[in-house]
Amino acid sequence: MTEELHELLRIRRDKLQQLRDLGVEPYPYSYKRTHTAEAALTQFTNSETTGEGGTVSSMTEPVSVAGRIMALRVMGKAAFAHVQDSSGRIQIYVKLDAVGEQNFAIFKLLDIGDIIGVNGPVFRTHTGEITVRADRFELLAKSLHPLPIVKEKDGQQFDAFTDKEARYRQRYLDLVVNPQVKKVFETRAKITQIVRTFLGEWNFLDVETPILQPLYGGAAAEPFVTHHNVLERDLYLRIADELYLKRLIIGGFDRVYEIGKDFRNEGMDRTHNPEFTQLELYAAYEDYTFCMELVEKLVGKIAETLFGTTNITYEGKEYDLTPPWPRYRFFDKLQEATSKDVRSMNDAEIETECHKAGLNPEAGKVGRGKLLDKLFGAVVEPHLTGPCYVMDYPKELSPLAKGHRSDSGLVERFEGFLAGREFCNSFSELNDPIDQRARFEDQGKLRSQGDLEAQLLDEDFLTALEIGMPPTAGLGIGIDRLTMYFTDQHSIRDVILFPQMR
RNA sequence: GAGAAUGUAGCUCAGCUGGUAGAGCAGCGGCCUUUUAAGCCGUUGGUCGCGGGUUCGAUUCCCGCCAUUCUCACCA
Repeated sequence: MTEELHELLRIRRDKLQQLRDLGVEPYPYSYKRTHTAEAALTQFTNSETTGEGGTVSSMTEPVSVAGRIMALRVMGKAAFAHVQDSSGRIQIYVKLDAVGEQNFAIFKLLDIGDIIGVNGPVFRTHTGEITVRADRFELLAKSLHPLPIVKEKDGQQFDAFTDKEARYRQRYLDLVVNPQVKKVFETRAKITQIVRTFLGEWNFLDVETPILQPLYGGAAAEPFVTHHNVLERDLYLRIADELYLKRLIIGGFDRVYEIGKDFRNEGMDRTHNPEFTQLELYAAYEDYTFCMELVEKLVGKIAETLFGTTNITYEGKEYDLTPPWPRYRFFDKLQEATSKDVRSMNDAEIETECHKAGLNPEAGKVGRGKLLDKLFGAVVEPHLTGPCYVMDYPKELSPLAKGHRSDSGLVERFEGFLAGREFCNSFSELNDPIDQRARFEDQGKLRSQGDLEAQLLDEDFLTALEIGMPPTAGLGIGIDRLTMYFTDQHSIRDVILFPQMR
């Protein structure tokens, strides 16, 4: 410590020393808890009986609770505090004649933010709050930083910790101080749990594929590049799992899924973080209609498990997730929105439509597929509010999707939309190796025209396809976006514990 | 990438038309053995994002930079 410490920090370090001088070890090894805050509260409530002489508790056994001091009210010879653990908060009451003079002096050296264990019987105070009366308490970790204090009365918050930058950068403080934030991440964990259970029941195998890849593929995006020193070559952080999961289908696993991070070297905004979590799954002997059924059932299941209903509220609007969801065709929707037969237009005409929609696609730089996609994004997507599917996309957009069985210009692909935003993507997977090679070659042409997101030719993947892949349905779901819906969060940063910051 | 807004104490914020800063909470000291936004009395704490400029004098006006937030664009 060469620098002078800030006053508030200095005071805490002084207290730390004083505690040590009093023989208190501020960082002991463990603490035996008997109850969480929540368990102590409910057990006490359940033990209360109303009889002669008013309400009586039959809970006489002392409890041990532990957590962080979040509020502290010290009086001359007694003190109240609120202790917070992962289940919630419980009040504790420390009084001089119960703990003794020495211990009370020690208690006075404690601060908001310190972690303590408290042992004693539970009772109700005059004001009615269920409280642990401390026979003993133990410092479990001294906190050396002041905590942003959030006080609350009648649901109104005071001195909230609201600075978004500070909350994201110091998520640990955010979590300590803002209980709603913790809830979001608990819900997120429940969602992935439900997904795994659901997919397990559907006989999907949970697998892991490489994040460090010698060649990236499976999506249209720019990658992050890194370098392996010993191999002396560049590696890429995956932008998708697709090509590896398909190799597993070829290998003979009939149904596989992976929930993992993808990385895309692109812009960030409220729906994009450079690293994000995707669920990808592949099912042999199925086509994209299988995935449509799967998605609506899975999403409905999540809603039911979380809320007991398939109606959810997102950003003030209600959505009914009950399956089945309406299915719209890509070009039907475009025609509806523009009142024109977009499909029979040439590239220049589509570009004109884009300009009308306020878009400026770079002429010649992007192919027909991208033009259509941009136009769709501008004129159709915002209106796709309720849960629905858009299906049968133009071939140019989807180099890994199988051609449509009854319309050669299209592929069997769908995207799922909710609240005007895409959250999943699926197709009947292309398993004709010769067609796949041709598609990669088309991508190569786009790439040489300057489309950095066009996909690379993966020779080994083509070899795998040549070995033979059964007809297969594939699906990707953005777990972050899904979580946004179910936690009613407006920004992806609010569903990622440590979002990317500049 | 563009636009708008913001950056003052640990947290949340005031600071009008320029005179080197305030509040509440937290902290510190005192009183207080059922408080709960505890209370009462006292009190500490700030290179006012950074760098220039104008001015006798800048937190305040001007320019630049940095960062953040929001919106738009980009992004399957």
